[in-house]
Amino acid sequence: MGLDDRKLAVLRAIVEDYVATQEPVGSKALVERHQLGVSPATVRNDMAVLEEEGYIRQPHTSAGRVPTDRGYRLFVDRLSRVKPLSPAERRAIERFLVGAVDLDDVVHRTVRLLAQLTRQVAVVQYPSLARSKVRHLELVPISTTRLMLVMIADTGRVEQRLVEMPGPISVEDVTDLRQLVNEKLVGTRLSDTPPLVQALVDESTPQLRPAMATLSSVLLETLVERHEERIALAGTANLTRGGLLDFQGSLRPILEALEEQVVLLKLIGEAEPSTTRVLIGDENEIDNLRAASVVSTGYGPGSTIVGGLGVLGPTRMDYPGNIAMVRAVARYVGELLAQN
Amino acid sequence: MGLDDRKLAVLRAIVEDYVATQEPVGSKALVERHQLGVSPATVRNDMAVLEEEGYIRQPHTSAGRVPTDRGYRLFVDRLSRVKPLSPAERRAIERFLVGAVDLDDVVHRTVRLLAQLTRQVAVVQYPSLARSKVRHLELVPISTTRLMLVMIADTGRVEQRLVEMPGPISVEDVTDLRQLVNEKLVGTRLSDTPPLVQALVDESTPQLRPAMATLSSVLLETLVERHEERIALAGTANLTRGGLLDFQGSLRPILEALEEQVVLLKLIGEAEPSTTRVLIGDENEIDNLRAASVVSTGYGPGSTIVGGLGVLGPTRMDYPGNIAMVRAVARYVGELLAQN
DNA sequence: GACTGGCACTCGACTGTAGCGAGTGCCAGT
DNA sequence: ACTGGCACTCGCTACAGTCGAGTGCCAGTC
Repeated sequence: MGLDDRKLAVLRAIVEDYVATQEPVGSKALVERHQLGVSPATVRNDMAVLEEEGYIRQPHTSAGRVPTDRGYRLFVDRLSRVKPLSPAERRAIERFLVGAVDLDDVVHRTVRLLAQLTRQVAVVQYPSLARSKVRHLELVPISTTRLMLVMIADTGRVEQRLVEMPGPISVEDVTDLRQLVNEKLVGTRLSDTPPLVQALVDESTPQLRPAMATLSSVLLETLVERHEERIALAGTANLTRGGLLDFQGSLRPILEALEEQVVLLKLIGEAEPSTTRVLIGDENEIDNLRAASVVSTGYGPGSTIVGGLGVLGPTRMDYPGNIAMVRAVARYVGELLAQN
Repeated sequence: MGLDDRKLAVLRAIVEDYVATQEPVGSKALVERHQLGVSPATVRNDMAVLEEEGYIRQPHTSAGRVPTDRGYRLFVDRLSRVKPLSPAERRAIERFLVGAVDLDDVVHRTVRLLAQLTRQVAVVQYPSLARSKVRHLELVPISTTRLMLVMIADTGRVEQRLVEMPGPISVEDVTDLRQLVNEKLVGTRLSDTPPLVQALVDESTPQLRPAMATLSSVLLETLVERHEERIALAGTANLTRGGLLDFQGSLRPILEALEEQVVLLKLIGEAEPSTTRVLIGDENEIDNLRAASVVSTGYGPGSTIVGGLGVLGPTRMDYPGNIAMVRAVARYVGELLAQN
């Protein structure tokens, strides 16, 4: 179990070289490219230990070594410093995000920016409704029995939903409904609304009750329970970099996983405050993504978190770089949101 | 230039076999699997002619024949009947689209349905704003100097946009603005609004004019000119079927093209009434998609067209089947929209 | 004149062999 | 504890040989 400093240095060198060249790295090449101060033979001994401990492995008997998921994990946890951004990257981020007019705009720009900076697949979750507060609810009559319910959240998100009324409803009743729901719900966190919505129904006048009942059920069902979470994706073309070496030749499972909102949410939606989460290969719970790594973090105005964002790529990725990018972008987006 | 009936039959057989097996088809196999009533030698002669005319080609000297883009074109134009849907497919379509609560919902279900039925990449354009009429405009105060403009179109589309006002604006003024824009714009086709919007500014009272000016510029800029078009995509994982044989081994250009809204719009947005458009390989104007074919059509309530939808796949695709699916789905979606 | 059977030919795919070389593990020596 | 040396492994490449699907052409037949 003893991994002395040099063995760690060897592991670090292996990871760095392999990430850079995409080829198994041998003992000789290692001593040439890094100043380890020892001979190849010594490195070989160290490698044998590292392999025994499960940090690296040999694709074939007569090949160099390649880091295992466990090796990457150790590298990320103990052997790497977060790489500071270059001024050019910093500028790119600012330039990209300035001039966004809209939440949609912010999210789209962010996801493309991330994809471009990291050259990986980027994923950005829209501010979670559960973590937003209601800013305004609007009811717009579409026909005598149909309303369009529009909810505006303090995070800038706007959700709409068609509501089919049990019977014809007058313009005055709509006005009353609008006023009622706004009075009770504006300013509340969406995750806290269910009891309030229930109360709304109970407190309505008999005349309004049926309408309020359907309205509230729609509110609960769609805005709180269901597809409340939205996600933007970019950079899938980056999966094809590195030929077919990454992902053992088949993009299929990855592309499939990326089409499932639920999966993506699991990946980046469970953000904890001020942590950058790194999932490496097997650590991933989604079978289709066992060959991929994910770097994600939460973002939001100030120190609160309203959503997650991150990148996905081959386990053989530049972790320090990507971690730095993800964090930096998250921070900028947070500032942008705080300005609202 | 003379292509008699048998030569056409041979071409048809080649296309069908190649699409089914993904392998160059030879003369012997052809006569075995289709009742052509002639010997392989005769078929060979016909093939030589077809090759001379550019409808088929040989990957290598000692291989069978493969259709060229031109060959597929002839096949689609003259040699294939649109394949009627199976009852199972018909049922699948109905089942899938029933229960959609929302325009968003309809579009998402549709695009997934198409991807699943055709096993290709599916693309659905949201109802084009330019072809929609304004049903309602809503202005919601966000702060003293900010409004949220929400536009609801008769196609069910809802667009929102933050409007930064030149100065503080009172609730009464907002009410006035709302009433004014609704009076003038509701019921008009969005492509016709620019002059009306201009008129709105001219006719405003001095008090409202500055507010109306910014409001109208936002209206024009974002709703009419800019990102007005939205698109949904599904089934990218289907690109990986057929190994790496399709798309000569690199999905890169395809995936890149699919990330460009503009490109997708070009592909399926230019729908003409009641036509199904088939673009085969080279006919495509987008370089990245020279190896792909696109089947698309317009959809909309009744006989009007509000948007396009279609599928994209390798030139070696089941054209009759895909054409049938695309048409059928478009028709169902049209009916669904008409019910609104 | 259109079709057919036969035949020589081409050329990609596959197989087996051999040599190379990067890389290893081990061991004796410092 | 480290190093140099050495035998060994094994994937990769090149090359030769064989096989067979498929072709083009031609002389013969209906």
